[in-house]
This record gives sequence, C-alpha cells and structure tokens, in this order.
Amino acid sequence: MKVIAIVGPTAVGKTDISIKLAKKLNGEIINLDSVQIYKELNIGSAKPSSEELEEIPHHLIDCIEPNESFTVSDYKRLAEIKIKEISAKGKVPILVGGTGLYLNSLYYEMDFNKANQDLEYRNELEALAQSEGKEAVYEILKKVDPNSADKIHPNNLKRVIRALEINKISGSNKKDYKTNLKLNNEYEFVLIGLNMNRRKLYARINKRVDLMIENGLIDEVIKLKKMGLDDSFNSMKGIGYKEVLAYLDNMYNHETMIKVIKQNSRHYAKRQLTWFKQYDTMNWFILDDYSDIKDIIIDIESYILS
RNA sequence: GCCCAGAUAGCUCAGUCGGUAGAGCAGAGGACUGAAAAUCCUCGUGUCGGUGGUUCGAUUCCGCCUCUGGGCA
Repeated sequence: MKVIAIVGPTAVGKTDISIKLAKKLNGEIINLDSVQIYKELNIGSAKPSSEELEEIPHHLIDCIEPNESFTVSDYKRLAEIKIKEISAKGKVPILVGGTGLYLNSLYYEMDFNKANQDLEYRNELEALAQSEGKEAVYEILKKVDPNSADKIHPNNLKRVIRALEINKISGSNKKDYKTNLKLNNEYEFVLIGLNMNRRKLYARINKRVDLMIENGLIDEVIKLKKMGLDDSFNSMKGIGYKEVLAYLDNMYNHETMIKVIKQNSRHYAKRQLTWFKQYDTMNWFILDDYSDIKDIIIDIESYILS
C-alpha cells in the first residue's frame, strides 16, 4: 500500500503544497500533526482554512475534543484505519504534518498494546519529584531498570517517569527500541521533506505568529479558557496556546508573549528538522530553489511516480 | 564649549585588586516508542573603541583622541 508523507518544519509551506499535490495524484490528506487533531484549536495550530479543507478531503483534523487526552497510540490506530479506507477507494493517502513521532508510529513496527498510561502513578512520581527533586525519581529507576536509567538523562523527568510506568504496568523494562527498529512492511512509504534556508524559514515563522495574533489567537484562547481548559490539558501545551494563557494570567506582557511564541516556534522548527534528518529514505525538496510553486509540484510528483 | 557616565561575543551586560575574559538572550548541533507543538542534552576568541605612556607584562592604571548617552551653559 503506497503512502506518501509530506513533512518539514512548521511554517515551511506544507499545507499549500500538499493540497496541490493531492489534486494531481488523486489523493486524500491525513493530518500528521498533534495539535491540528483537536477541535477549536484553529488559529494557533495553523490549521488549513475552511476553503482549503473543501478543496481536498482531509482526515484526522478536528476529530478530538480539546479536553480529551490523545496519544501516539490513538494516532496510529486512527491513521491506519484512514490509510486503509483511502486506499480501498483507489486513492492515495498523503500524510501531512510535522509530528515526527506520529510518523514513526506508522513507518516502523510499533506495538502499543503492552504498556498503557497509569496517570495515578505518574502523578505520584511527579509529586515525589516536586518534594524530593528529580534525582529521587531517577534513583528509583536506577534500582528498578538500570539499563533504561543509563540511557535517560536524570533531568528528563518525563522519560524517567515513563520508564517507571512501563515497568510498573508491564512488569518488564523499557526496551531500547533504537537497536531493533523494523520497518512496517504493510506500507510502501514515500517520504518527502520540505525545507528552506534557515533565515527565510525563521522570517516566515515570525511573520506567521504576527498574523495569528492579528487573526484573533488571543480570542481563540479566551474562548478555550471559558470552556474550562487550562495549561494542564495537553491541547493547551501547544506553542501559541501556552504563551497566550500565560499572558492572560499576567505572566507576560503583550510584547513578551509574541516574542516568546516566535522563539518557541523557531526552536520547534529546529527540533523537527533534527528529527526528520534521521530517515535515510527521506527525499528533501529545498523550496528556495524554486521561484514557482508549480515547479515544486512537478518535481515532487515526478519523484513520487518514479 | 564645560562636567559626568559609558564603549568588552550578533544583542544586553558582568569581570579582570594589572598576568589577553564569561553570563543571559540570539544562534548552532543532538536525543527521542502511549504527554511529542511535549521533554531533555551539548556548544561562547572576541583587534575587551583608537592611540601614546607607566610596567617584565595593560582589556584593566594614567594622558590624549573618536563615538554614544546624560547634565550644565
């Protein structure tokens, strides 16, 4: 089953290209973005406009309530259903977005059936970290699962907690997945990476943040806040949302808020690039090599069909 | 014109009781398997404004010059 994935850093221009490409290839788009999945998070997640959504069928956008919890495991399950449905119609599934882990969940064989979440235990460990320090939690991991402790940095509390959680739920230790990565043979992936000159990308990011503010990001967050959402919800931990929340709680002034959103977006773009560089099979298209978007589409299309 | 305070990393600044210097931010690189727009790690040589003097040695002390603030005329 052929699956195309179009990935790249935030603001590089994935939406526009993917829609044009989907039209040419008789494809349908499956969102590969952890924030666009949520309803009501529109401006800050840079969701495609309603006009764009009408141009080509989009899946896994606006499908989760902002107060629901959502994980990679859920993503994998839903995305696999969509891939099959689209393929069955004789169309090409095109994954579009910037969440690397979600791509991995489909690209590699990943089994999410063994160790679910244990929120109670998580809270317990978080409380311990709060009172005794991160080191105290890390010490537990060292005793219980020394191999994982070896690989996880003591400061990385989230990972330390997850390793302990896996140990508690499954009774076995967290695996070192890196050493036995297996490609998922069910799909024939075509990986397309979009990138551009770093300075240009950062300029685009900065401009887009200004535009989000102009388009009413603050009102969007006020609305979400009225719905009862605060920074404890995963949906509200996205860039743009957490900073506006902090601004509404008078932690930042307006100017600082914008500065921090831009800064976090730039950092995020860099992390995305680091992630996507890991795939040997990724074919990169450098967008500033092109003056006309039509030429990009032509090149990507001929690469896919080759 | 006079007085005072500055001039050090891309930016904001610290510091060297005289032995050629370091933070934050910006920036770069990396990790990543049920929170992933999350979480975490690593990376700082620059004519210390110019020039002369004192000194074994000056970015540091002294003189002059240039520039930037502020004050007084």
